Amino acid sequence: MTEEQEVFLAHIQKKGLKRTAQRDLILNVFLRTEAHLSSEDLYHLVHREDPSVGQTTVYRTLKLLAEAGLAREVRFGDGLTHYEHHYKHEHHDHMICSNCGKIIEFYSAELEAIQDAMAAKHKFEVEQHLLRIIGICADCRRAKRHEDKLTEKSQQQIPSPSVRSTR
Amino acid sequence: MTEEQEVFLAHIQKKGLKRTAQRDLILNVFLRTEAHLSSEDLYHLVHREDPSVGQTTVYRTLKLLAEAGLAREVRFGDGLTHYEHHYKHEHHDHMICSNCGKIIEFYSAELEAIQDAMAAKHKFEVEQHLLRIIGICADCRRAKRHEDKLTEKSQQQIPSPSVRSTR
DNA sequence: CTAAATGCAAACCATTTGCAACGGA
DNA sequence: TCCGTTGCAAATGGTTTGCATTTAG
Repeated sequence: MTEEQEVFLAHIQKKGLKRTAQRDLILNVFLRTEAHLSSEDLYHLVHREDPSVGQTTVYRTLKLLAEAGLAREVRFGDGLTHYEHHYKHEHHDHMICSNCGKIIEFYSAELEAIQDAMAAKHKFEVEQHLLRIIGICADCRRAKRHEDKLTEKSQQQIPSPSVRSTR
Repeated sequence: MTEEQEVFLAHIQKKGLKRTAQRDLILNVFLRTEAHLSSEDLYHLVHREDPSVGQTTVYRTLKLLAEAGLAREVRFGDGLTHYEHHYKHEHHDHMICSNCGKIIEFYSAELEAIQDAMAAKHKFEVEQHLLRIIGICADCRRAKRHEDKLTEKSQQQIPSPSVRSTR
């Protein structure tokens, strides 16, 4: 039994809820991934291991994991809700590649300090903050430079797996 | 004719589009407000002045305004698309009061500099960034302090006009 | 035995799209 | 006239909810 599973159980018991096979499976699949999965992505992964688990249960369990402090809901602005590991993970921000959808986590203490200072200046009590830098990652920049050398005209748009233009 | 109207006309003509009464009205209503209106909010304002204008037209025109550089789409994570004035407005970030929905704009050059430095460190080419600080604004903190003094138990949740818990 | 959990289908809801009628240039 | 525009209604798509059935404690 991992530490996360214990946290989940404790939360479940404290709230008078029940432990079920579906919840165990969903938690395990979630723990197994390090990506910023959307609810739907996770549903597909879970569904692959047990097709009898419904979409609804995955959505509901993800909310439960967030409540238990194991997962954190992240909205990247693509219309989907993503979840990332939260238990014993320090706060961090994200850079999102608009070309390939890759997500880079980073942290800067100065950044945090300045944010807090700005909030204090406005007598604003911070509950949470979210910083998102959108652009082109190193790999895609390299690829693009290379591509530019080969052809000057043909410009292909690689569809990103997770970040969509609209919803 | 304001500067913004000229920019809009220029954009329309450059793209071979047409000037219509609806588009003029929507632009004017938009310019008249300084808030971070959601598409729906703006639709209601427009609809009040001319009930014959359809929802679709408002949505489409807002996108047009964004294209023309007059408006900027902002996603606050409440599931709605908001638009703010963009023409000759410098970049800024937002603090959002989770209690009353108020939005405070702020700017910090150091914040920008550190973000750029972090991006450079990861060889990441910045296209845009978004910083959102969520918490309790000065007014609501004051109100809450006052309320706490009066009653220790009754805690009312003032529904915020724009920021919703779920979508 | 009882309340919680599940999963299906239907509901939601902001936004988008198809399409026939309309209207600038 | 020609092509963009409009507005209705229907579609979209992620997420939520109602409800009858199942299941953990």
